[in-house]
Amino acid sequence: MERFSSISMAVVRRLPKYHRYLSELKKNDIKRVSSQELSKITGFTASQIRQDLNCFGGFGQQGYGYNVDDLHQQISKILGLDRIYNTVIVGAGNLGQAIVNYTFFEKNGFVTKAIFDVNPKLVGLKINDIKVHDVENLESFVRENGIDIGIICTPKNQCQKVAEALANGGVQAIWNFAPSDVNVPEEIIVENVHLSESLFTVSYLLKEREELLKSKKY
Amino acid sequence: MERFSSISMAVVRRLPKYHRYLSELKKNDIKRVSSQELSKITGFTASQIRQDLNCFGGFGQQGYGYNVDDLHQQISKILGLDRIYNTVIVGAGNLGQAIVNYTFFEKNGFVTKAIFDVNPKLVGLKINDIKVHDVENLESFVRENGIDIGIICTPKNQCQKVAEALANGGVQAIWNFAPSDVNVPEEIIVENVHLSESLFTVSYLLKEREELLKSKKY
DNA sequence: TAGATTGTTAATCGATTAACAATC
DNA sequence: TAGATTGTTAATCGATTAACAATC
Repeated sequence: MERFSSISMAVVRRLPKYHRYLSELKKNDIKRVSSQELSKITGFTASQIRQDLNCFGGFGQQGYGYNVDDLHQQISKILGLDRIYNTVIVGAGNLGQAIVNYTFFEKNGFVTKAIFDVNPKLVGLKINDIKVHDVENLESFVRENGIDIGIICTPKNQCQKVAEALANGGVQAIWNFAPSDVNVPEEIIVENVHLSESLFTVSYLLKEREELLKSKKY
Repeated sequence: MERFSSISMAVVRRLPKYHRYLSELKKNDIKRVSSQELSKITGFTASQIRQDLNCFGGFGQQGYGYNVDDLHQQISKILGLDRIYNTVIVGAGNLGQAIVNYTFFEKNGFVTKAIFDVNPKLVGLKINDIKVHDVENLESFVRENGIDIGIICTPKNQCQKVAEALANGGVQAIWNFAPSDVNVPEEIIVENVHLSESLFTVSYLLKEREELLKSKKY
């Protein structure tokens, strides 16, 4: 997807981290925080934190720092967590179920409206009180229920077909866990979670580390 | 974790993608590929691809391009996929089960040696032929079985304790799915998969897109 | 007020892209 | 050989860090 905003993805991907750490601070009843303190917690530099936040406005106060509650709320709003998103999960396997059962998403406004699967044995069942539908009806369901986000938890060989159904039904975004890229119109946001890429990175770092240790021996 | 290698993480994180696309090409019986063709497939620039590959050696041939089989094997080796890693999964919930059942990892050398859980009802069961142990025994199991990678699929409130047991047992890397950071000695590789950060990024982009469309109306 | 800390500009650093000579 | 495409250097671009005036 093409983006028109001036905010770089590097900044955008740090926002959820700020949000998470501010939630922690809130939970611990901490009322104010400086960029320096945030730096210690997050591992980002204080300078970067101030730069990032200033992309969206001057949330701080000279000599004081940031009000935790206020900043948390501002970032929630920036992230679009102040509204409801309708989602469907496609693929009722372990991964799909893991997401259905993860209440944190629902608490933050992501409502699962239905689950879809090809397996006729699963169709009609309920998982965490959400009905499993036949994937045949995916496109029409998406269209008729104003689904915003389609979550793909199918095997690789199904994901393109599913993505097309989601796109035709009118989703605005696809969250894809299948280990493959999906091809959809440019205006649809696609976020891939490629677990194997993450694991292979671990593998690379392990090997690198081992070679380093080996070379140190001599 | 601190790194000593000169290869930047930006490059490292592209390697699994190259690996995946080359697997596809191999599967389609394609024997040679140029950086330009790879560019079309991957979306990276041809220049970047050549730069990336040259961090590790001159795998190509002027006037010809790259031999797909050869390059695939080279990258496998660079990623450390030419050896076996012993892993344990901690947390036998849906996510843990999803990973156990995902044969792709096993095929690439990541062998699940055991699953751990706190729930006494699960202890002793087998999931995909792998025994579920009591999390009490995690540290000693890791030590006695030469576990390389610990995979954390527990809720947030358990993950630090689990990470410490893994670290004390002697794992070299932790793959963490809990929505929280873990604190372990610097020499241990930690790779986080924070799903909510990924979803919140989607949410941000949705909101951005909506605001853009709104502003275009006027 | 004095001290602290932001918001913001300028400097630096690193990553990506462009260009092209080398060479298959 | 001529054409194609790499490997590699140099140029550009973007992101991070440093510095400090503004100001609470």
